[in-house]
Amino acid sequence: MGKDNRNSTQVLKDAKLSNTKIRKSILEFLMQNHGPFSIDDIHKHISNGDYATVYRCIKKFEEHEIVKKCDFGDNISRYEYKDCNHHHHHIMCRSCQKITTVEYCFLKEMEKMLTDQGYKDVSHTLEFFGICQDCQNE
Amino acid sequence: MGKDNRNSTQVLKDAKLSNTKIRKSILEFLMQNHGPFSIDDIHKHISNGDYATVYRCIKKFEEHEIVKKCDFGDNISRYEYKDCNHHHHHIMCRSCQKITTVEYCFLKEMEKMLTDQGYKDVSHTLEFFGICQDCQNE
DNA sequence: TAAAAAACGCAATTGACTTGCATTTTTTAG
DNA sequence: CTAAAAAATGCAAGTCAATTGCGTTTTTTA
Repeated sequence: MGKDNRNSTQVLKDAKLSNTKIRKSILEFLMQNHGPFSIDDIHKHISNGDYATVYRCIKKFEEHEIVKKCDFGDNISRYEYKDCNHHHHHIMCRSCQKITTVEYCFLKEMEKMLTDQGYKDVSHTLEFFGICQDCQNE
Repeated sequence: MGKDNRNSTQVLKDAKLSNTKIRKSILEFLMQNHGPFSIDDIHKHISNGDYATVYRCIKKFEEHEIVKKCDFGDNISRYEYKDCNHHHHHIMCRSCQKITTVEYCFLKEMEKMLTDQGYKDVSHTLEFFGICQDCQNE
Protein backbone atom coordinates (compact mmCIF):
# COMPACT_ATOMS: atom_id res chain seq x y z
CA MET A 1 0.00 0.00 0.00
CA GLY A 2 1.81 3.10 -1.18
CA LYS A 3 5.35 3.64 -2.35
CA ASP A 4 6.93 5.11 0.74
CA ASN A 5 9.64 2.77 1.95
CA ARG A 6 11.77 5.13 3.98
CA ASN A 7 12.48 4.22 7.58
CA SER A 8 11.59 6.43 10.54
CA THR A 9 15.04 8.01 10.75
CA GLN A 10 14.94 8.96 7.09
CA VAL A 11 11.44 10.41 7.43
CA LEU A 12 12.57 12.56 10.35
CA LYS A 13 15.70 13.63 8.50
CA ASP A 14 13.71 14.54 5.38
CA ALA A 15 11.43 16.68 7.52
CA LYS A 16 14.45 18.30 9.21
CA LEU A 17 13.22 17.18 12.63
CA SER A 18 15.60 16.10 15.36
CA ASN A 19 15.76 12.38 15.78
CA THR A 20 14.82 11.65 19.38
CA LYS A 21 14.01 8.31 20.96
CA ILE A 22 10.39 9.21 21.51
CA ARG A 23 9.79 10.61 18.04
CA LYS A 24 11.35 7.54 16.50
CA SER A 25 9.24 5.31 18.71
CA ILE A 26 5.98 7.11 17.89
CA LEU A 27 6.73 7.24 14.21
CA GLU A 28 7.59 3.56 14.04
CA PHE A 29 4.41 2.64 15.82
CA LEU A 30 2.42 4.68 13.29
CA MET A 31 4.35 3.33 10.31
CA GLN A 32 4.00 -0.30 11.34
CA ASN A 33 0.40 -0.30 12.47
CA HIS A 34 -2.88 0.41 10.81
CA GLY A 35 -4.51 3.52 12.31
CA PRO A 36 -5.86 5.95 12.91
CA PHE A 37 -4.75 6.07 16.55
CA SER A 38 -5.63 8.40 19.40
CA ILE A 39 -2.98 10.07 21.55
CA ASP A 40 -3.93 7.55 24.19
CA ASP A 41 -3.32 4.61 21.83
CA ILE A 42 0.06 6.05 20.91
CA HIS A 43 1.02 6.77 24.49
CA LYS A 44 0.21 3.19 25.50
CA HIS A 45 2.48 1.79 22.80
CA ILE A 46 5.64 3.75 23.51
CA SER A 47 7.86 2.77 26.41
CA ASN A 48 8.23 6.17 28.06
CA GLY A 49 7.33 9.79 27.45
CA ASP A 50 4.51 11.78 28.98
CA TYR A 51 1.32 12.91 27.30
CA ALA A 52 2.56 16.45 26.69
CA THR A 53 5.49 15.07 24.74
CA VAL A 54 3.30 12.80 22.66
CA TYR A 55 1.02 15.73 21.90
CA ARG A 56 3.99 17.87 20.91
CA CYS A 57 5.51 15.18 18.70
CA ILE A 58 2.26 14.51 16.91
CA LYS A 59 1.70 18.22 16.39
CA LYS A 60 5.13 18.53 14.80
CA PHE A 61 4.43 15.47 12.64
CA GLU A 62 1.15 17.00 11.55
CA GLU A 63 2.78 20.33 10.68
CA HIS A 64 5.31 18.49 8.57
CA GLU A 65 2.60 16.35 6.98
CA ILE A 66 4.10 13.14 8.28
CA VAL A 67 0.79 12.18 9.87
CA LYS A 68 -2.77 12.97 8.95
CA LYS A 69 -5.38 13.89 11.52
CA CYS A 70 -8.73 12.12 11.39
CA ASP A 71 -11.75 13.62 13.05
CA PHE A 72 -14.74 11.45 13.86
CA GLY A 73 -16.63 14.10 15.77
CA ASP A 74 -16.19 12.46 19.16
CA ASN A 75 -13.75 15.06 20.46
CA ILE A 76 -10.82 12.69 20.15
CA SER A 77 -8.25 13.39 17.44
CA ARG A 78 -6.78 10.35 15.78
CA TYR A 79 -3.72 10.16 13.58
CA GLU A 80 -2.35 7.87 10.90
CA TYR A 81 0.91 7.81 9.02
CA LYS A 82 0.40 9.75 5.84
CA ASP A 83 1.34 7.49 3.02
CA CYS A 84 1.13 9.98 0.17
CA ASN A 85 0.26 7.40 -2.46
CA HIS A 86 -2.63 5.77 -0.74
CA HIS A 87 -5.96 7.59 -0.76
CA HIS A 88 -8.58 6.02 1.49
CA HIS A 89 -11.29 6.73 4.03
CA HIS A 90 -12.55 5.16 7.24
CA ILE A 91 -15.70 3.87 8.79
CA MET A 92 -16.27 3.99 12.53
CA CYS A 93 -18.96 1.90 14.18
CA ARG A 94 -21.40 4.24 15.92
CA SER A 95 -21.74 1.66 18.66
CA CYS A 96 -18.30 0.22 19.47
CA GLN A 97 -16.14 2.92 17.81
CA LYS A 98 -14.08 0.35 15.94
CA ILE A 99 -12.47 1.96 12.88
CA THR A 100 -12.02 0.15 9.58
CA THR A 101 -10.40 1.32 6.35
CA VAL A 102 -12.51 1.98 3.27
CA GLU A 103 -10.67 1.63 -0.03
CA TYR A 104 -13.47 2.49 -2.43
CA CYS A 105 -14.20 6.12 -3.18
CA PHE A 106 -17.59 7.41 -4.31
CA LEU A 107 -20.18 8.49 -1.85
CA LYS A 108 -23.37 6.62 -2.61
CA GLU A 109 -21.49 3.67 -4.08
CA MET A 110 -19.26 3.64 -1.00
CA GLU A 111 -22.20 3.66 1.33
CA LYS A 112 -23.81 0.83 -0.65
CA MET A 113 -20.59 -1.14 -0.50
CA LEU A 114 -20.44 -0.68 3.26
CA THR A 115 -24.05 -1.79 3.59
CA ASP A 116 -23.25 -4.86 1.46
CA GLN A 117 -20.37 -5.55 3.84
CA GLY A 118 -22.82 -5.74 6.72
CA TYR A 119 -22.78 -2.24 8.20
CA LYS A 120 -26.17 -0.86 9.17
CA ASP A 121 -27.39 2.76 9.17
CA VAL A 122 -24.43 4.01 7.19
CA SER A 123 -23.91 7.74 6.97
CA HIS A 124 -20.96 9.99 6.32
CA THR A 125 -19.51 13.41 7.00
CA LEU A 126 -17.66 15.29 4.33
CA GLU A 127 -16.14 18.71 4.71
CA PHE A 128 -13.92 20.66 2.38
CA PHE A 129 -11.14 23.06 3.23
CA GLY A 130 -9.38 25.67 1.13
CA ILE A 131 -8.11 29.22 1.07
CA CYS A 132 -10.85 31.61 -0.05
CA GLN A 133 -10.45 34.54 -2.46
CA ASP A 134 -10.54 37.13 0.33
CA CYS A 135 -7.63 35.49 2.11
CA GLN A 136 -5.63 35.10 -1.11
CA ASN A 137 -5.87 38.85 -1.68
CA GLU A 138 -4.62 39.87 1.74
CA MET B 1 -34.11 24.50 -0.45
CA GLY B 2 -35.95 21.53 0.93
CA LYS B 3 -39.59 20.84 1.55
CA ASP B 4 -39.87 21.41 5.26
CA ASN B 5 -42.22 24.28 5.88
CA ARG B 6 -43.21 23.62 9.48
CA ASN B 7 -42.68 26.36 12.02
CA SER B 8 -40.56 26.04 15.15
CA THR B 9 -43.50 25.15 17.41
CA GLN B 10 -44.59 22.39 15.08
CA VAL B 11 -41.06 21.01 14.83
CA LEU B 12 -40.81 20.88 18.63
CA LYS B 13 -44.24 19.31 18.91
CA ASP B 14 -43.42 16.67 16.29
CA ALA B 15 -40.29 15.79 18.26
CA LYS B 16 -42.30 15.65 21.51
CA LEU B 17 -40.07 18.30 23.09
CA SER B 18 -41.45 20.91 25.47
CA ASN B 19 -41.86 24.27 23.86
CA THR B 20 -39.78 26.71 25.87
CA LYS B 21 -38.89 30.29 24.99
CA ILE B 22 -35.23 29.46 24.61
CA ARG B 23 -35.74 26.36 22.49
CA LYS B 24 -38.10 28.26 20.22
CA SER B 25 -35.65 31.11 19.96
CA ILE B 26 -32.69 28.85 19.12
CA LEU B 27 -34.69 26.83 16.65
CA GLU B 28 -35.98 29.91 14.86
CA PHE B 29 -32.50 31.32 14.60
CA LEU B 30 -31.31 28.06 13.03
CA MET B 31 -34.32 27.79 10.72
CA GLN B 32 -34.05 31.34 9.45
CA ASN B 33 -30.31 31.58 9.02
CA HIS B 34 -27.79 29.74 6.95
CA GLY B 35 -25.42 27.80 9.18
CA PRO B 36 -23.62 25.97 10.45
CA PHE B 37 -23.35 27.92 13.70
CA SER B 38 -21.24 27.43 16.82
CA ILE B 39 -22.76 27.45 20.31
CA ASP B 40 -21.23 30.90 20.63
CA ASP B 41 -22.97 32.14 17.49
CA ILE B 42 -26.26 30.77 18.74
CA HIS B 43 -25.83 32.19 22.21
CA LYS B 44 -25.14 35.64 20.78
CA HIS B 45 -28.35 35.57 18.77
CA ILE B 46 -30.80 34.64 21.50
CA SER B 47 -31.91 37.25 23.98
CA ASN B 48 -31.26 35.33 27.24
CA GLY B 49 -30.23 31.87 28.43
CA ASP B 50 -26.87 30.74 29.64
CA TYR B 51 -24.40 28.58 27.77
CA ALA B 52 -25.29 25.39 29.64
CA THR B 53 -28.87 25.77 28.47
CA VAL B 54 -27.86 26.37 24.87
CA TYR B 55 -25.66 23.29 25.02
CA ARG B 56 -28.51 21.25 26.47
CA CYS B 57 -31.01 22.45 23.90
CA ILE B 58 -28.70 21.74 20.99
CA LYS B 59 -27.94 18.30 22.37
CA LYS B 60 -31.65 17.53 22.54
CA PHE B 61 -32.11 18.86 19.02
CA GLU B 62 -29.29 16.68 17.82
CA GLU B 63 -30.71 13.58 19.52
CA HIS B 64 -34.03 14.25 17.84
CA GLU B 65 -32.34 14.91 14.51
CA ILE B 66 -33.63 18.46 14.33
CA VAL B 67 -30.12 19.77 13.84
CA LYS B 68 -27.04 18.27 12.29
CA LYS B 69 -23.61 18.60 13.81
CA CYS B 70 -20.78 19.69 11.54
CA ASP B 71 -17.21 19.06 12.53
CA PHE B 72 -14.39 21.01 10.90
CA GLY B 73 -11.64 19.64 13.12
CA ASP B 74 -11.04 22.88 14.99
CA ASN B 75 -12.53 21.57 18.20
CA ILE B 76 -15.65 23.72 17.84
CA SER B 77 -18.91 21.94 17.06
CA ARG B 78 -21.22 23.73 14.68
CA TYR B 79 -24.87 23.00 13.98
CA GLU B 80 -27.34 23.60 11.21
CA TYR B 81 -31.05 22.97 10.90
CA LYS B 82 -31.48 19.57 9.33
CA ASP B 83 -33.63 20.04 6.30
CA CYS B 84 -34.11 16.38 5.39
CA ASN B 85 -34.57 17.04 1.71
CA HIS B 86 -31.47 19.05 1.10
CA HIS B 87 -28.18 17.16 0.88
CA HIS B 88 -25.14 19.42 0.81
CA HIS B 89 -21.64 19.95 2.17
CA HIS B 90 -19.51 22.87 3.28
CA ILE B 91 -16.16 24.45 2.65
CA MET B 92 -14.33 26.32 5.36
CA CYS B 93 -11.47 28.67 4.53
CA ARG B 94 -8.34 27.40 6.25
CA SER B 95 -7.31 30.99 6.83
CA CYS B 96 -10.39 32.98 7.91
CA GLN B 97 -12.69 30.07 8.86
CA LYS B 98 -15.56 31.43 6.79
CA ILE B 99 -17.96 28.60 5.91
CA THR B 100 -19.75 28.37 2.57
CA THR B 101 -22.26 25.81 1.32
CA VAL B 102 -21.32 23.37 -1.43
CA GLU B 103 -24.23 22.04 -3.46
CA TYR B 104 -22.40 19.73 -5.82
CA CYS B 105 -21.54 16.24 -4.70
CA PHE B 106 -18.65 14.20 -6.12
CA LEU B 107 -15.25 14.39 -4.60
CA LYS B 108 -12.76 15.22 -7.34
CA GLU B 109 -15.38 17.08 -9.36
CA MET B 110 -16.37 19.00 -6.24
CA GLU B 111 -12.81 19.95 -5.49
CA LYS B 112 -12.32 21.08 -9.07
CA MET B 113 -15.50 23.15 -8.87
CA LEU B 114 -14.25 24.79 -5.69
CA THR B 115 -10.90 25.52 -7.32
CA ASP B 116 -12.75 27.02 -10.30
CA GLN B 117 -14.66 29.18 -7.84
CA GLY B 118 -11.36 30.63 -6.62
CA TYR B 119 -10.49 28.52 -3.58
CA LYS B 120 -6.85 27.52 -3.33
CA ASP B 121 -5.30 24.37 -1.83
CA VAL B 122 -8.60 22.56 -1.61
CA SER B 123 -8.75 19.37 0.43
CA HIS B 124 -11.47 17.44 2.18
CA THR B 125 -12.22 15.11 5.04
CA LEU B 126 -14.68 12.28 4.62
CA GLU B 127 -15.59 9.80 7.31
CA PHE B 128 -18.28 7.15 7.33
CA PHE B 129 -20.32 5.90 10.26
CA GLY B 130 -22.43 2.79 10.68
CA ILE B 131 -23.26 -0.08 13.00
CA CYS B 132 -20.87 -2.98 12.44
CA GLN B 133 -21.79 -6.68 12.33
CA ASP B 134 -20.44 -7.37 15.82
CA CYS B 135 -22.69 -4.71 17.32
CA GLN B 136 -25.72 -5.90 15.36
CA ASN B 137 -25.30 -9.36 16.87
CA GLU B 138 -25.12 -8.27 20.50
C1' DT C 1 -55.53 24.17 38.60
C1' DA C 2 -52.58 21.52 41.35
C1' DA C 3 -49.14 17.85 41.07
C1' DA C 4 -45.58 15.86 38.27
C1' DA C 5 -42.15 16.35 34.87
C1' DA C 6 -39.03 18.86 32.42
C1' DA C 7 -36.06 22.84 31.68
C1' DC C 8 -33.38 26.70 33.46
C1' DG C 9 -29.47 29.29 35.79
C1' DC C 10 -25.54 29.16 38.20
C1' DA C 11 -21.37 27.24 39.78
C1' DA C 12 -18.37 23.58 39.77
C1' DT C 13 -16.37 19.78 37.04
C1' DT C 14 -14.58 17.09 33.25
C1' DG C 15 -11.41 15.88 29.71
C1' DA C 16 -8.64 16.79 25.61
C1' DC C 17 -5.14 19.54 24.71
C1' DT C 18 -1.63 23.38 25.60
C1' DT C 19 1.95 26.00 27.87
C1' DG C 20 5.70 27.73 31.14
C1' DC C 21 9.83 26.51 32.89
C1' DA C 22 13.75 23.98 34.60
C1' DT C 23 16.36 19.98 33.02
C1' DT C 24 18.09 16.85 29.57
C1' DT C 25 19.12 15.53 24.89
C1' DT C 26 20.38 16.56 20.22
C1' DT C 27 22.48 19.36 16.85
C1' DT C 28 25.83 22.64 15.28
C1' DA C 29 30.28 24.99 15.05
C1' DG C 30 35.05 25.21 15.94
C1' DC D 1 35.86 15.43 19.52
C1' DT D 2 33.98 18.88 22.37
C1' DA D 3 31.79 22.95 23.96
C1' DA D 4 28.13 26.18 23.04
C1' DA D 5 23.63 26.74 21.06
C1' DA D 6 19.28 24.93 19.91
C1' DA D 7 15.69 21.92 20.52
C1' DA D 8 13.03 18.41 23.07
C1' DT D 9 11.46 16.43 27.43
C1' DG D 10 9.00 16.01 32.00
C1' DC D 11 6.24 17.89 35.19
C1' DA D 12 2.79 20.86 36.83
C1' DA D 13 -0.37 24.25 35.98
C1' DG D 14 -3.54 26.31 32.75
C1' DT D 15 -7.00 26.65 28.87
C1' DC D 16 -11.29 25.96 26.74
C1' DA D 17 -15.37 23.50 24.92
C1' DA D 18 -18.62 20.87 26.88
C1' DT D 19 -21.03 18.52 30.90
C1' DT D 20 -23.19 17.94 35.36
C1' DG D 21 -25.28 18.67 40.13
C1' DC D 22 -28.66 21.01 42.31
C1' DG D 23 -32.03 24.30 43.78
C1' DT D 24 -35.51 27.16 41.38
C1' DT D 25 -38.69 28.15 37.64
C1' DT D 26 -41.44 26.89 33.70
C1' DT D 27 -44.13 23.65 31.09
C1' DT D 28 -46.92 19.68 30.71
C1' DT D 29 -50.18 16.38 32.41
C1' DA D 30 -54.26 14.69 34.71
